[in-house]
Amino acid sequence: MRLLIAEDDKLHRAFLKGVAEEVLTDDLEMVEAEDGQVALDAFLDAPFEAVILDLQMPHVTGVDVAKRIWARHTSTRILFWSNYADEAYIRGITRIVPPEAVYGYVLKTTPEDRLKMAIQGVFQADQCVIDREVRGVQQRSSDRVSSLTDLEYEALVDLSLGLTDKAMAARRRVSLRGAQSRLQHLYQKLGLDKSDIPVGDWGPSFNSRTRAISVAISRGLLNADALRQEEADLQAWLKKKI
Amino acid sequence: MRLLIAEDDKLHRAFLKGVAEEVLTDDLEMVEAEDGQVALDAFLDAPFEAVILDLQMPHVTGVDVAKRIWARHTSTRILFWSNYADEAYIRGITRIVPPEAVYGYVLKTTPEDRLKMAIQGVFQADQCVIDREVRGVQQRSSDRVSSLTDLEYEALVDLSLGLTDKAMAARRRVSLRGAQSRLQHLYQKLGLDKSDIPVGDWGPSFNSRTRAISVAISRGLLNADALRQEEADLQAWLKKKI
DNA sequence: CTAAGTTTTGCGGGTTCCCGCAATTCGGTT
DNA sequence: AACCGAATTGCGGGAACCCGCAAAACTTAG
Repeated sequence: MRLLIAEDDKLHRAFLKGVAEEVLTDDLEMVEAEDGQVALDAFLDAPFEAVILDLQMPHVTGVDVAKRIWARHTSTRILFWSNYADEAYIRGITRIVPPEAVYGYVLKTTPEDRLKMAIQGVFQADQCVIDREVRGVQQRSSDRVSSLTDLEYEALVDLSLGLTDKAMAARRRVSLRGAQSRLQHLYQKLGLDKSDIPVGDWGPSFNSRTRAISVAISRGLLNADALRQEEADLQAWLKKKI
Repeated sequence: MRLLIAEDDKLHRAFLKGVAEEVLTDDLEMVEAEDGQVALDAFLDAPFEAVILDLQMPHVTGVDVAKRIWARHTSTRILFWSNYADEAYIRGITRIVPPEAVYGYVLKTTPEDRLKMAIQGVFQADQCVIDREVRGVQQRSSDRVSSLTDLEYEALVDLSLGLTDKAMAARRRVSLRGAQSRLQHLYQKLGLDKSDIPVGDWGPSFNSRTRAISVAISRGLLNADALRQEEADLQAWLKKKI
């Protein structure tokens, strides 16, 4: 079996290598990459059947890598291995996983034996193995009432990038009122109306626009990685627009 | 020598322990903590002369721990050990380090030999050892023109928490116009005026208020940890205010 | 085809925000 | 004492934002 390990932290990479060697006894060809780009290069050079991906890597994130890999071979089994169970990541992944693909999601904090079981499950038994903590977030993020729709998420992104209503309207090709309407739905979904406790005499405490970003970030709906990614997309769009 | 290691990641903790044992040959008493709170408890139980602190830990961050430690013993030498060189961390640390204290700041990505040198430098030679990458950020964050003053930083925090101008004014005990004025300075410092390229006919692209948060986050001036911390402070203030 | 649900749009007005101008205060300096 | 830079405050106007109401457009089943 050919296994690709993409992880920027030296220690974790070595650890993964050790565990994989221990669990996957049959003849194993392993390649390590300390960056998303070199992982992709290695894969395009000669495909792998199994991949372990860290999600947070500089430049090219794990989600990007997975997307490109699955675009070519949906049969490749991928085990995601991440620090956090941020909704930003979960959303990114569930958007790109092909219906028939096999994958796993394990947090770095889980004990070693569960990691071993995940490796076996995904790479040998063709099962999807997802940590309980992650599963909880995933559940919530596919729930009709508490989760954001794609449109609302788009609005959140534009908002967090600092765009004006007008700019959002232009970017998403809707009217000004349309953009504002999406924002309104977003505010509602994030529960901004309830949390606003007007204390004393100085009226409403929170500005919906900025408060939305605040709760989105502390909920892990958005993180610095995702923001940088979206910023790049925005710049690309701006350039094309000129 | 008594050494306390606070780090939530198992692998990194074990690694640190190994390196420390190797470098500090004289008789060594080591205690490990996987959380800021237990680290603090251990320290209050019996002080340490040397501490290695991860900055990002759940609940009680490394900066918090350092603050409490130095409040009791300024002679304790602390080595910070972190994933990122975010200005949010740097600022947090430089605010609390006593003038005579000895400390170090090493990134997790630096090679092992440099970590060893840092451990020796800080714990045995009483030198301050700071990684080059970190030093760069530190420089910038104490520069008069590009860095934020404390007032501007306060404004950034309030802004990112989602407060209105009025609420900021109440919290910081200034007039409404005063709060707005601080915001204005903040916007200027973040360079929001220059980056606003009005493209085509749909006018200004960016909303200063939200754009400020965006650039602050992507610059690492603010991160999710710091935000959660400040959110707690805000809630405490709100409670007291009622 | 119809019905229910979601999304978009226009209108309107009340609020908040952004910021230039000018006056004032408050350390710290020469 | 005179001065300077930084911070604060009031005023005022133009722009942006928030949102309720109601009508259209579009989607998705039954």
